[in-house]
Amino acid sequence: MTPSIKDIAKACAVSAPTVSRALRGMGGVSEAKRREILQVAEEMNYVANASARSLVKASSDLVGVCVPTLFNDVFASMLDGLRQGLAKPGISMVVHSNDYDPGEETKWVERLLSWRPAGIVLTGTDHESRLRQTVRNSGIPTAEIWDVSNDPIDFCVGIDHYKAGCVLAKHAVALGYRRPGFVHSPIGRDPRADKRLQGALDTYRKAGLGGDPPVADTIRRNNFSWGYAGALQLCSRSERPDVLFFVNDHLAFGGLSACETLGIAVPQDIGVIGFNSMDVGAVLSPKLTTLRTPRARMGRIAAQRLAARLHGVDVPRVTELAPTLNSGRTTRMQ
Amino acid sequence: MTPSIKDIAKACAVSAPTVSRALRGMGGVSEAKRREILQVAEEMNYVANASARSLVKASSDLVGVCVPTLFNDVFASMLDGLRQGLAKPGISMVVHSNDYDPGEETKWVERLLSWRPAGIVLTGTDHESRLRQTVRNSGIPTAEIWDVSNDPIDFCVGIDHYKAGCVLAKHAVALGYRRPGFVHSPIGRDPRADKRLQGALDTYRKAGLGGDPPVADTIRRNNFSWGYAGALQLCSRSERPDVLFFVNDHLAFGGLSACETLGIAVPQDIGVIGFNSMDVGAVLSPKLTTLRTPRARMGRIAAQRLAARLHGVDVPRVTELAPTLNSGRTTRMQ
DNA sequence: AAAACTAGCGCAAACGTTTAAGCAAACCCT
DNA sequence: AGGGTTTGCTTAAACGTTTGCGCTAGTTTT
Repeated sequence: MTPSIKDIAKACAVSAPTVSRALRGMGGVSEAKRREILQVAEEMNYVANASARSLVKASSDLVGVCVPTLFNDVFASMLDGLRQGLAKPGISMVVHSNDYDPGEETKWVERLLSWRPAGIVLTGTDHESRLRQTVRNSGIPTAEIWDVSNDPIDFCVGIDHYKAGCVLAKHAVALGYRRPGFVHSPIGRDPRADKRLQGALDTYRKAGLGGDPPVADTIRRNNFSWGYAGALQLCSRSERPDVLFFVNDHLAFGGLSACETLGIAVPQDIGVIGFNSMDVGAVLSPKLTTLRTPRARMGRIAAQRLAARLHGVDVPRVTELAPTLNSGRTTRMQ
Repeated sequence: MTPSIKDIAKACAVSAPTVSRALRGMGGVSEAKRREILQVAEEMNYVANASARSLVKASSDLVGVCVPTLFNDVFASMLDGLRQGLAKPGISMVVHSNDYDPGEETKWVERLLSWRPAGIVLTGTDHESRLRQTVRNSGIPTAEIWDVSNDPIDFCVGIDHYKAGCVLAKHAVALGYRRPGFVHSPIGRDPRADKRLQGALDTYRKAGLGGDPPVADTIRRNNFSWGYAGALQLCSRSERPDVLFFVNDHLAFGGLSACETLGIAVPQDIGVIGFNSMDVGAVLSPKLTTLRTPRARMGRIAAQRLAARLHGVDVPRVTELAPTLNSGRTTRMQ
């Protein structure tokens, strides 16, 4: 049987609360007793029961984290940043991936709440309204990362995806690209991607260019194959785009392959633009034009803010980080 | 105040145990009462307290999972497979990445045990002996995935990495490659990678070839840049290898870039071999020679076995899955 | 009509921990 | 020597569930 605090108490001829205080390093225990208790606990392989502690504290040292997918370095970076920030306070992460399904997110959070977590981390700022209500009512510190909004549930740390789309499109316009095409995830699936698309479309529209740009919104996974297929689809149109925007870098590299196969010269005949600068861009030629996002920082900042909130300290509701434009060899020079 | 079972009991003029039984769908409650109780619970936004339940059950519906890193599709696949398998039983995952540090793994598991998890999932079969003891004594169902051993803590699901190294090396030998070079992670860091290396080295030695092959074991991350650097290092030696083995596909693609930069022809002047067939290989040319591993299946099988163990059903202690050789364009034809 | 059973519920105890309150002995200050 | 404070501990209660047992009223069986 796994020993409890009472077993130690019996062995040391003290009461249970004394053992509890000794183990937690609180005052009210003599040095002699404390050493004895710690040693006996060690010998008995005592492991504290977190459920019992959580029950009386009405809160656990768990933090729930929900990401859309694990097949993406963006979210891996965030989780890693969170881990670093939460390790010191001794907090464990309960993680879930919802495959971009808001309903699944809601269901999971409702299950999560039964653990009375110390904090919650959600991806993005778009959730079912029921979720927003539930989480807000719970009063649990909640971080929304990767996106920003002016009305976060609690606080958010991310980039402005609409602006990001604008930045990339403005760059393309400045380089003389007139007929954009978009290789995109299914509209409605990834709200952040949709905002970036909207930013790019608006930018082209305001410039009086592009007409009604083609959007290949059938991309179901962020990999090379789908990027390849999406590029093929757009390039086979009667009026071929002169610049392709990909929803992320993996797809963009797939697109580059497609252009090579089709014999379309990059960047002369067509420009290729990615998003979310990944390591692959550092070596694979040609160097990709893309937007670098500070995703590891987001995780760390979120963790740090969360830790502050746990201690009752207020944190800024909105933290917007700035991405940086990497102008590469897949778009024309000025 | 978050409502408890007693609040519902009061509102429905019944006792707490009756509410408990009603909510869990057990017998001993009339249909009328049950409906009333469920409705009141809904209205009160009742969320069951998992800690309280775990306390009396002496076990939680949490499963702890430890992987070396999240920056690797291999482990992302496994986590996804696990999630699929554990969703039905309503089990949540507490995940941790230990950055290939066994000591960190041990410490984390010891913290995890305080939650009395329903199961534990560890990566590989190499752990600190203290960890093996602790976990075994706990009696908690434990899966070791990604590697196999004939003495698992509880049960394991994976591939034989030594054999995998042999398979790749035999292939290279058969194709006439005589001077292997290895771009490898630091020896001792990734036990699975080390086993593969050993398999390849032994194969070459048994064939009476290769002498004392060079090993660039300075790779700290599985990305393109490091593969590039490792290939450069090996190719600058006085006696250049005629085939490079990379510890995984990301590195191999970096290596391909390096060869291109150096003007070394692949596969004529040098062969390039990866591991762990990733999607990138499907489109990026040239098609990489690599070993495809069934990592998503591992996660699903592990989850399924774990679920069986939770119901007290015995499962095979060792489940060895078979990888498949993908002979591509980065090695010579027969 | 008595006996046996069943459905539907309540009561009490237990799970392992923390916290508040209390209390005796030892210590300090005048 | 008297009061007050501190140290080191104990006892009792609480956190929200689940579980075993017991009880009553109604239903079925003989």
